[in-house]
Amino acid sequence: MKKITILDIAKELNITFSTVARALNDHPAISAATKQAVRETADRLGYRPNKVASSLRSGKTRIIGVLVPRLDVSFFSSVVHGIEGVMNENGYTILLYQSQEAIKQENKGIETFLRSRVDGIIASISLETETVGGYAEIRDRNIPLAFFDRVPAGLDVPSVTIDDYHGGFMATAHLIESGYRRIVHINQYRNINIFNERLRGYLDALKQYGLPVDEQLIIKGDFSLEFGRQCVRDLLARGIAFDAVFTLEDFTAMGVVQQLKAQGIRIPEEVGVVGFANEAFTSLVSPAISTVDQRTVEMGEEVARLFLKLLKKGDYYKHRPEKLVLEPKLLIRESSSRQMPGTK
Amino acid sequence: MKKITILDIAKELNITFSTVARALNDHPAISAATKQAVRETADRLGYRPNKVASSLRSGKTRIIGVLVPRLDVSFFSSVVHGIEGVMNENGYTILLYQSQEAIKQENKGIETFLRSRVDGIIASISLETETVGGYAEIRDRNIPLAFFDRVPAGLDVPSVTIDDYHGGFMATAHLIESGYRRIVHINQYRNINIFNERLRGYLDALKQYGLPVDEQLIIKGDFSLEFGRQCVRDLLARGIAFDAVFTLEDFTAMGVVQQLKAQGIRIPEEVGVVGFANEAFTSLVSPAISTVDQRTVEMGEEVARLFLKLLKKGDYYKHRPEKLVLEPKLLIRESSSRQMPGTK
DNA sequence: TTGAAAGCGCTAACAA
DNA sequence: TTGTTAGCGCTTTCAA
Repeated sequence: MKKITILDIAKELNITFSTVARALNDHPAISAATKQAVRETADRLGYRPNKVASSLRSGKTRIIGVLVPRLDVSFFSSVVHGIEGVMNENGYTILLYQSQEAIKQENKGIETFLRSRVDGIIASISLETETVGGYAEIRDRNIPLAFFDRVPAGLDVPSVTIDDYHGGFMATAHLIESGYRRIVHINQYRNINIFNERLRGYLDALKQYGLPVDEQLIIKGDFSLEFGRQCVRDLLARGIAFDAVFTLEDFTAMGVVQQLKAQGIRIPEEVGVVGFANEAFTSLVSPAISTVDQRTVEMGEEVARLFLKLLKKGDYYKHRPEKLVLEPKLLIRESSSRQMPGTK
Repeated sequence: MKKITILDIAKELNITFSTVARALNDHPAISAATKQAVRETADRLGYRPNKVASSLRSGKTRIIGVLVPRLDVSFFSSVVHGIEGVMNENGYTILLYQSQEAIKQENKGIETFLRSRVDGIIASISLETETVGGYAEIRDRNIPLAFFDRVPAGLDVPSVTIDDYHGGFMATAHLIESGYRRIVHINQYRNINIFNERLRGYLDALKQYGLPVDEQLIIKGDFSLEFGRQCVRDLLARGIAFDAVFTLEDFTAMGVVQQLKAQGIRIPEEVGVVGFANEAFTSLVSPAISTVDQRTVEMGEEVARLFLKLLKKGDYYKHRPEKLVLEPKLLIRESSSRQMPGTK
């Protein structure tokens, strides 16, 4: 099948290719008759506009680079689902890149996007990324850039996040109000902003309710189901008293639940558990695990919308960047639902 | 920041832009000294090759279109994770499109890929797609095309699938060997090949073990947790005896488990349950649900590898298409683990 | 080893 | 309302 260009259509109709181009782009100065003829011929010949050529000429690709740590984590795939949905409706296509949580790979992604002349970039940084790194160059080239969830420190750009501080606060306050007093918090050893915020919410809730901060109850590691189990084993082995656990994400909470059950400790009567992320399994296991919903699909849709607004302005970096903070939702389930001691 | 092209580099060095182009592409006829000088100047000026221009000229974009139903389904996001990983290692980038399970949107995706001049397309068809539809045109244009999991009938193209028939067979045979005799199978009302295959496996297992096929035990609907619950309610209400349920996917199995528990029916003692897909929650709930693993990431990696082989050949449609069938893995968990009646 | 020149398929300014 | 023309930034053939 020969490749059909506007020139082929022009020849068929004995007009010039620029008339064809205008007809196809619905230019107002072209007669209805010509447009009609051009469209029919284009269809008949099986013409497909060449986006590569038009991008080269116009300087616009209508492609957005989306850079995420990894797509097999449901949080990220949900957000990308949201981004693609909204971008698609607005005529943009997504070029996808996974950093695999590695800064080197992340920079390769940025490089690829730059070479591909994407019209903009939406990203969530890798766990390894502590400095601004390759992102500074995107801004220097005046290419629209927005982040979701994991935002680099020291780069004043638009972003959509959830209020991790408030999420941590709500989870902790809920446990306190349910009568739990010695609340373990399992967090992460890296210096990641969103995780620090959850910790800060935890600390502030303790403070606000007049509970002491016990450093023994704050554990930092790497999150995983197994780490959750290990934390419980350690706490029990070391004889540290606790009556609740708030974890920075759900798999760790699941591990906590499993280990508590294995040791015959009743949830939520003896120990309450709250996770973070609202992974699908949290509502299906028993006891169902209380958690904090991060509104993933909305986050994707919002960052896409914010981005479309950005694209309309010319000088993306002249205005003060819009930073949208979504309110997380505390989902109270069985794992933390006990009657207040002394109440009915 | 001015846009730097090979012409700017050429001017700096008083050579022609074609020499610069060759140096950057590591052309053998260029002296080491020139290459060195060109690379340094390119770095100093902040040069980024323009992939749009080189694609237009060379006719190759090194972009692969990936078309999936929806990315918020973990099966698809895992496969895409696998595809992106392998393609990335081989210098390809992924252009992503979601059909949202709708044929109209699917055709829009194909159209977009064609216009974007992708070097190839990897797809999994929407539930609505019953004919070959827009995919025929891709083949007509001699653009490499491969499918995974959901393959259109009547199009002889490369694909990677799992052996759904065998998955259905193994699941059913396992239930029979565990002593279950009246095995319900919940399937789907649409005419989708992979689902039909699971049903066929179920039927053949019954046959092979000399069990009768009871039409009352074969239910067709739309899959969801709620549908699983409803099926159990209906069966019990109608007084249809059964002692096991094999569902076409895991959420339905979860619904079955929930409803059985709600009605006080013990799993696996009274009723055994096996799902399909190995969703994350199946290993975490209690009882843990037996299921069939579809090897999602591998599927993505394999379809990418198969695709890379395709890209190396010139005439993709001259050879007999390679169809890789992965062996599913039956994961036996608590929901179907009962002692054989009469054994110890 | 390097240079000259054509052209990929389109957009858009300028002319008619 | 349509035609003419230049050029986006590269790759690649032919020539020197």
